[in-house]
Amino acid sequence: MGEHRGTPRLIDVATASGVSIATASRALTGKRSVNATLALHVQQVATDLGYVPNVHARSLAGVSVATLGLVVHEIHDPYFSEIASGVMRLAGEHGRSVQISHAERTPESELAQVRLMRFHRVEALIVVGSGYMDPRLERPLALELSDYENAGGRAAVIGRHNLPVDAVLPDNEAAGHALGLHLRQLGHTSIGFVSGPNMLNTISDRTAGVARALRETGVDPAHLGTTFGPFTREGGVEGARQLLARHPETTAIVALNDVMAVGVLHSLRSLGISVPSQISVASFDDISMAADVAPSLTTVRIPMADMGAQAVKLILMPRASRPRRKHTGHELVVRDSTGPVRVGA
Amino acid sequence: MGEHRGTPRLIDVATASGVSIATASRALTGKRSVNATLALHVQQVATDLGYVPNVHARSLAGVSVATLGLVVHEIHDPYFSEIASGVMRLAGEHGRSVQISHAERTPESELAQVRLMRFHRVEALIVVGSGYMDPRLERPLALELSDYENAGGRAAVIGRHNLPVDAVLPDNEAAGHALGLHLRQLGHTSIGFVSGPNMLNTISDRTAGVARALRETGVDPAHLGTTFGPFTREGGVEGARQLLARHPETTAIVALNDVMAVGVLHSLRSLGISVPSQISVASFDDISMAADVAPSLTTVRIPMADMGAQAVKLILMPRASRPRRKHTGHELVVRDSTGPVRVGA
DNA sequence: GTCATTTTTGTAAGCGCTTACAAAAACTTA
DNA sequence: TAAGTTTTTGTAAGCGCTTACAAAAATGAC
Repeated sequence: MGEHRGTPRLIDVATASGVSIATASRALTGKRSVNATLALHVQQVATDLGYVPNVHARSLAGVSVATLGLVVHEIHDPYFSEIASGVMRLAGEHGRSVQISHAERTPESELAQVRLMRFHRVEALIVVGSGYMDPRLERPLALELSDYENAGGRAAVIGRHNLPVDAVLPDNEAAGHALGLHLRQLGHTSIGFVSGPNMLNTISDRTAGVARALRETGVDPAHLGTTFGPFTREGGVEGARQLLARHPETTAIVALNDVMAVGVLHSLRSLGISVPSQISVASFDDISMAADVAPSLTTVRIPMADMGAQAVKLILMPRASRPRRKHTGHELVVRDSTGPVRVGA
Repeated sequence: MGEHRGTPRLIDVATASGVSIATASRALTGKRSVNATLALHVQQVATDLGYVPNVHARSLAGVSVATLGLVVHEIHDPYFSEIASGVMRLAGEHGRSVQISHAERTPESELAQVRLMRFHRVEALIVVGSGYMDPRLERPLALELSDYENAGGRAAVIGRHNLPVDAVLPDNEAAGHALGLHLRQLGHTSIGFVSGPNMLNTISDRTAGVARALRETGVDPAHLGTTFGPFTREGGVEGARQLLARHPETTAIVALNDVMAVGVLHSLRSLGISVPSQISVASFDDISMAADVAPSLTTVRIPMADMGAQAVKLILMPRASRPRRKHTGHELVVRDSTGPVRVGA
């Protein structure tokens, strides 16, 4: 009959219920101006027909679609999936759906994903992941995000400063400081770093915090060992191996995030080194498995899910005259992977 | 000048480059029928103007938007995030973006999410997560998915049978069987289950597999202890506690997934019970942290990322005359959490 | 019962884009 | 050079929906 091509359209609902398309539209979008019983009837017909409104048509016609874009580096990484979880929870509470995309940890792909989100006309956009030390790498994204906001979008970033939009910032430097002090209190002086990609802000901030703590407690951080690798478990495995090869005197290892620390623990185990009696290991994030690895990880908790939720709050507010910065707290969580420096070391 | 409201439209690009809107459209979508230099010029102008095509308009005009919908129960759960990771990888390779949504582990919310995806006119849809034992709970989703496919969409499910669409099915029964045999080979007879929600197919399949192995090896699974709780770490913690209170003779615990097993390990540790010398623990999935908890988990590997990729392959193919079923393999991974039954037990 | 108000409904104009079809321009060929 | 081809460009008709505006119906006041 009024069929067209599978999916029924609004006009089909209208015809079937004997009203005009305008009335049908109003009945289905809950406009009060429609006679109550008629509205009910139309809704019934729509259900019977299996009518599903077309968002694209709606959005074209001027109704903003409630979709948030979320660009993460790797959804499988607990850091990102915990943030994503927080984003989705709050987005859901506000009736928004979330479109997620992978950025594969490269500035180019990150930019491409943001473009894609703009292309999809998402209502607002959250970009998660460390910024880059080199301003040249930040430039294109900064431009893209400004463009986006100038065109009426809302954007926020999580975990990166220097971008001209609202930001939720983990307290990386302070977290590093807390971790550094903890290790110093345990008497460590030969501290090595198993670090992620050199050019990331997250890395430099966390490292700077630890270094400050060391300097404050009389240790010169200048010639401590550091290895750089990918921000993954394997990066941690390899990093620990290299670090110990070059600095066998190490009594404590700071991994730049928990995922790497898990790799470090694995490496030490396979080298027959016991933690923490021979070497202490500490890291950042407090991902949910941090308490369950062996030994359980001493780490600085960064409230990931919260950060996601905060970011959603920010983008749901109108743009401020200047970018907002929300700093999150941090909390040193001491578990079993750190202990006093071994006697005689 | 030709400005309208922030975002430049195609017509603005056309005007600015002195061509008709049709030519501009063709130039930007790479239609060969446009003079090469002209096309370049238009593209240049588009870039200068910061033109971003509007997907909604495009899609309305008949170009299908390359978006896949993915409905998972909880993105933060490694089982789902590994699947999601596989989906996104393959989707990316095929130029698709992925829209993910949470379903909070209830049939109602699952249905609502699928509706939302239809509403968004996603090109294809993947629903992940165990089905329900009670057919009445499956009914609405089955209808919704059929409707969707009849309306021209493509749908697939991961990890649930009985739905009238393509499916990627982990070998849950066989996996359970392998695990059961393993425990029997180690001599266990007092085996307890720390199980997830009772009404899930995943649960019953896995349990059935274990039970079959026990029967085959002369153990009657009828009066073994079982506790039911949520599919989370906390569910595992609580489950182990209850199980041991009721069945102190237990020498091996089968957790219905790794996440719960992690909770079980935690419980045992806090009860001062050593694994595996006093009690063995085994589970399913082989999430990436399974190797890193203490002790490392004996588990049956289900290739999650692969399953995600498989599902994408399926929905990118045209619908078959009857729903396809892809069975994935499984692999028993023996690690440190299982050992021979203790002497004298 | 009449006229002014208010409520309900319908008509039609877009939203920004693609594309069928027609027209124009650029080549070929004889 | 004219006629026939081929390539390039433009015009205009939707895609499915919302909503301003106008018309019609219902209500109320007198």
